[in-house]
Amino acid sequence: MKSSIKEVAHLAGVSIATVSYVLNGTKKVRPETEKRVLDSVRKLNYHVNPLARNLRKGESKLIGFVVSDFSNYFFQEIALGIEKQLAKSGYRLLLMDSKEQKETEVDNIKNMLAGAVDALIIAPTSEDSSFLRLLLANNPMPVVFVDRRPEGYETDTVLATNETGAYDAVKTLIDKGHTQIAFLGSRLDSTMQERLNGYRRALEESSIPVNANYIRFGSHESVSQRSLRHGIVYHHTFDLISNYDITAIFSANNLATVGVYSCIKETNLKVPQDIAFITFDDSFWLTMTTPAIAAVAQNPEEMGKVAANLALEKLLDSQSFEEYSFQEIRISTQFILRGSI
Amino acid sequence: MKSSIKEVAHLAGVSIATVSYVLNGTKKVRPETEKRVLDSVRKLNYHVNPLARNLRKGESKLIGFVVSDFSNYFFQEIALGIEKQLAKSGYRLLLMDSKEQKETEVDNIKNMLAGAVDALIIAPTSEDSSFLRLLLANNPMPVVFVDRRPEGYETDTVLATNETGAYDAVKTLIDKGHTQIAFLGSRLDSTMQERLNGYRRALEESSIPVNANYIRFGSHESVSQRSLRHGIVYHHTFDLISNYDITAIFSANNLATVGVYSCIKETNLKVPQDIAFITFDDSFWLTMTTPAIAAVAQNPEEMGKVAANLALEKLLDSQSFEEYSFQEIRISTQFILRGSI
DNA sequence: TCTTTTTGGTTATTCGTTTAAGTTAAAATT
DNA sequence: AATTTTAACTTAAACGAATAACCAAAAAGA
Repeated sequence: MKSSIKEVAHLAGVSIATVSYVLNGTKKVRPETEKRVLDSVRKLNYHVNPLARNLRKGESKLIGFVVSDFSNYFFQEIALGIEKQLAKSGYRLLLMDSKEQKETEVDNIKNMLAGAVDALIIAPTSEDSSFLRLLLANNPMPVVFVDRRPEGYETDTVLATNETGAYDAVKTLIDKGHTQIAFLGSRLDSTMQERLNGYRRALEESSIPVNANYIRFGSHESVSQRSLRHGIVYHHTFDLISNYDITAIFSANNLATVGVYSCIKETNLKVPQDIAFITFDDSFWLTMTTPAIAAVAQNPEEMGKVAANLALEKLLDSQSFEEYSFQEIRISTQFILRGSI
Repeated sequence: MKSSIKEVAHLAGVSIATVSYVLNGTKKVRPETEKRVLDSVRKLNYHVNPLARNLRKGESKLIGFVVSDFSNYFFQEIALGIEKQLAKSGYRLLLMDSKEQKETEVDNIKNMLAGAVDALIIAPTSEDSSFLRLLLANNPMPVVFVDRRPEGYETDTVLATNETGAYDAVKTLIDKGHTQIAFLGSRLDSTMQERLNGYRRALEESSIPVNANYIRFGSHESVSQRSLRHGIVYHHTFDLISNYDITAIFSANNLATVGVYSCIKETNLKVPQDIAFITFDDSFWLTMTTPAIAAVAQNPEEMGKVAANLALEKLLDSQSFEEYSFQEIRISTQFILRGSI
């Protein structure tokens, strides 16, 4: 069933080179000969073997995406964006999930580096990227980071405007008269730090003291959408609601939101009367709750697209230039007002 | 940077064959020689070129997944399951999204067939698989279908127990006293037909007449999680609520649920007092609504795992047997009682 | 001691392409 | 008519590994 170029050549009565030239249009061939070749191709149902082609050409037309937590819909949307963009350029997506585990991430990256991808997009499990620097050192492949910035490692990165987004959210709460605003995050990484900075700036600009008790994080270990429902964030929320005079909660990402909102629901607090609530990361389900939940929407699909573009761009550039400068691209967030504040 | 086996061999002072034998353990080598080779490997930071290896071995260690709609979280979970299972066996996932478009699906499948994957898992866009049969005819690659059965095409398929699941849901509604139960589906395909059969059986067993007006479907064209919120299903729901005496709605999949529930919310109907509501497909957000929404949970991750297993199994079998029998595996659904009924 | 077996390698072919470098006959130029 | 150019191919050498077939030296058996 799987026919090779050799058999096509034989059937058409030409050399394999001619078949290749016809198929790739890389050299002029007499129309008559071309027809014979094409007919043979059809008759044998021939398809090029990409392995052979890629081996020869030194490329695989494959882009790897090593994702920290593929069970999180935020990253699924990023993957969606990447796939969409790659498809347009004839590249394909090779996906590996690190399941928020560093060792798995290292394995995945090693696999990708050895594994014949032309470029690599990484949504890292943590900001500690010393091991990544080592791994990726003197590696000629374009590498793009998305969602989290690797510390001390110069490379292309696609991030949301975390600081501004958080600032917008908290500012809106303040404008509505809130001063006792809690910050709940799933865990403190570079991205979360930026959101915290936005939170701080909004408070400080309005001369509202920052209360360290109001700032809480979930575990630093592996977390998942599922386990968070009654996880550490849930308990922090419960503590804040029970023992502190907070009137509003800013949940700094979708993982935290699951914990925070589960708690708010179960304690039967009225939103926004008893407690105002706003979250980073939008999703369709935020309109299904009563009331609907206000959000700072990231655009993960766009982030994926941009990351893919960046990777492809570097791929083309790398032919001509050896050294290139690294970009940090920010995808802007969008404030979405809903009934929860 | 990218060193080949040749350079390793040269540095170690042996032939490339020896290097290969050491690396694969395919032949006995003197410990002393082995050490020299391994040292050279380390020194040159050598990694096998999978393209070359695969070309030679005639395999790619890649499994393709052509998914009908990757923006739907149901399929994202399937992908998750597939990836998990493949990772265990040293295979990797190549993902292509058909975006519910037949032409894209055909392109994707062609790409995969030509594209050096060892097996193919397909979540088809529609049940009309005549073109698939053609495409996959006399193709030696294992092909597994998931979520939808291709009509008139014999191959391995992984499906949920759709009939029973729907039956359970509707039976529960009947037991609660409902007789005017609507069936809302996103569109009528083989899977939806099975669910409709379950709905019918439950009604018939309780001698409740099946009212054709109560059975509605969304568009047959491409639909997405997003566009459905105010799409055709929404309008069907509105019509049913306004002009018919229904007391309960069974939403037959997650896409329909978005439309149905959006409508219920916006018309300010009390659930379950005014209208009881239950849906096929579970998701964490169903517990975030007020009240929480009862569901017939599929296990998409498990479906993905099983599909991956099936593909890998056939892959190994195909070495020894030329002809094998096709399996249809059903993953059982689970009824989850929540406040909406 | 002479033959046989085992050990530890090497050589050479193959996988299916692409492509640089040749080749030959026809067309164009002088 | 002799020479150069062009068109249309073909030949052969990669790409990087795996592996069957071969070989020399050492070990074992007789």
